[in-house]
Amino acid sequence: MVFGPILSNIGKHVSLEADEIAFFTSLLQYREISKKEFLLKEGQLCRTISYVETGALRAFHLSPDGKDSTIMFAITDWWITDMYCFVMEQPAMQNIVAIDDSCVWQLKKEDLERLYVRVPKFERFFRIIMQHSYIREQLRVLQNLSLSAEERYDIFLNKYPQVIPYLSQKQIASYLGVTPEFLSTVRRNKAGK
Amino acid sequence: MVFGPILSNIGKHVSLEADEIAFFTSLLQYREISKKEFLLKEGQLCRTISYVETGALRAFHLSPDGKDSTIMFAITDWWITDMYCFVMEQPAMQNIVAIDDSCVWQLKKEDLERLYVRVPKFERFFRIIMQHSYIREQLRVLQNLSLSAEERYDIFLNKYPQVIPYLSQKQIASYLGVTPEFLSTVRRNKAGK
DNA sequence: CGTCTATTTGAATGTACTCAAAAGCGGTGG
DNA sequence: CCACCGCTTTTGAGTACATTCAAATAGACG
Repeated sequence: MVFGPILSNIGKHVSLEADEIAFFTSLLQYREISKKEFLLKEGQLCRTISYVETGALRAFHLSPDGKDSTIMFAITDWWITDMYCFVMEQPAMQNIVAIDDSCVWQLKKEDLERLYVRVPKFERFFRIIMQHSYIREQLRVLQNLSLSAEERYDIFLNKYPQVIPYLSQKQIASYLGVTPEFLSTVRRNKAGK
Repeated sequence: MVFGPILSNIGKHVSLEADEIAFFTSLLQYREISKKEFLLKEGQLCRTISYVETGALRAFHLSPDGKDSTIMFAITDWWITDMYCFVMEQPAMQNIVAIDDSCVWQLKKEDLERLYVRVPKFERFFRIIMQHSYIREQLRVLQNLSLSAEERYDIFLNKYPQVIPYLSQKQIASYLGVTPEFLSTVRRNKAGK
């Protein structure tokens, strides 16, 4: 059943009736993205939210001086969008790129709004998803404020082991907020322990 | 009308009927907190979410080595809780303290769950609140990754001007993730510009 | 195989921290 | 009302963490 993974993701938090499933799935658009292809580029409008069925994506921001900062990674069974742009209907601050061949289900903003009205369980579902996202980001802020690069690196490895296989050290460095060169010396120092 | 401020806060995102208002307000508990008093201490369970009617609060974390990191400030018309602890029912990682005499309306977790069931509009309301909180934290992560302390300081001053009157530089430093001494030299350098 | 990018290494630099001391400021009690 | 106490802020010297730049090495991919 093609909708299996996304429905089971939603089933973690709400139970849908057959007609609700039918309506929901009728709104979904399937999309395949090959490695290095962009789902969103800075400056565009971000009209969709995506559920990652397989593969891996990276959301990042480029500073005017060219510095690359990774906002999040999303692998199988995660949701991803530029939430600011999606909600506020402003030009995107983020780029979203596939870091491996990926398959996603996309939901357009206007369809999501219709879905909220017709199936209020989705308000609950996304309330819970947003709550978890908020908690996750708040924890990351706290770690960025209070921990050293080495500690953040250790935590990242332990917290997201499924993501590591997709990532270069450069990308991990960009997530941690350090240069690739410095992450390299952090690893060298750790190895000597 | 005592419930005016909190109802108008909710009215920004959903419209309530008279009976819904009656049920909602019956769940609220009023609480006055004097300056320096704690609403939550690390290690406790965080059973409530609070709407700040007047005053100002600060949520912070203390590292084992004593380092103070400010997670958020909340002033009039903001909501605050240790969301991780509130949702996961784990011991709090945060302290929440009044930085001015404050009045809050508190909602217990079990009452909020009842409210979600009886008045699903509150799922929508908190979905929107959580969405905004997520966006805010994600932006803060990005700024911590990509900007210098001076840039973060400027942005903070511009973004939360209403909060500044309540804050010492030490508290601002703790929010920015720098030492008070360093914030002082940042300010000195800016003054010379 | 060759090219392109990632990773490592090292030297020089810069940003932010620690520690210590002085100055400023606010609140409290005599 | 003023003096004192405690806390915040400033300042400076020395240090540590992280960056920049450059070059060498290693890996990935067509």
